[in-house]
Amino acid sequence: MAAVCAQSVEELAIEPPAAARRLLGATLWSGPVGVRIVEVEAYGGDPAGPWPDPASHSGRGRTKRNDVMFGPAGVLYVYLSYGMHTCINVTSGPDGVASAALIRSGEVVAGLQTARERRPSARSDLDLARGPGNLGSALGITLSDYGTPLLDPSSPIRLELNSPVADAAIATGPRVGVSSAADVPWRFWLPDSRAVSVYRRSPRAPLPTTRSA
DNA sequence: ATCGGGATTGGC
DNA sequence: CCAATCCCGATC
Repeated sequence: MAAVCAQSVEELAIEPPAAARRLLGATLWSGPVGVRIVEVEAYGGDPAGPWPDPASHSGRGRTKRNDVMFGPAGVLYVYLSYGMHTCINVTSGPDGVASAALIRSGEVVAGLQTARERRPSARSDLDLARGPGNLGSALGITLSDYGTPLLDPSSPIRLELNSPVADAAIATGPRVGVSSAADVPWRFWLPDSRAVSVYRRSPRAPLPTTRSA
């Protein structure tokens, strides 16, 4: 049993973009609701670490909020966005190094009825877990779920890794809404899914870099 | 103790 | 385009 968990942790104890890609196609479970992950973003850590990332919540060092990002991989990092939305991350990288993947969008593959009850304003089933705030709602996640081990079979919130998706089947682009490092292409999604959210650049971000010589 | 900014969303 | 809403990090 412990060997199975350890093996899964190993799969996510890697650099942020690789870990984020690995999460595509995985299923996130919360009670009866299962969501197939179709859109993710990679986030690194502080300047002293191997993956400095000013856009990351851990980009300026360890705090109470980002503490779990510095721990082992496969743990739930939840934060409150704009005072009302709970957004979900899966921690990545080796223990002691900060990084995580924001789960941006997914398709509800189980527990449709419960998901609909949790997201009464959703106009279609495709919108149930589209966008990080909506995905958090569909799964019924709250701040009290912070630090939940996702690879523990007895956990109320579980991550079920499936076969890795080939890189050729993954689309890449800048992360949504970040005001710094706005051109770093650390957003990954499955282009065949209609549940992927729309890209929006932060109004506070500097103008996009062009590749003109 | 207080101040201000968001890894967003949905409605106008 | 813009308000809603509140936790948390930074600063005094």
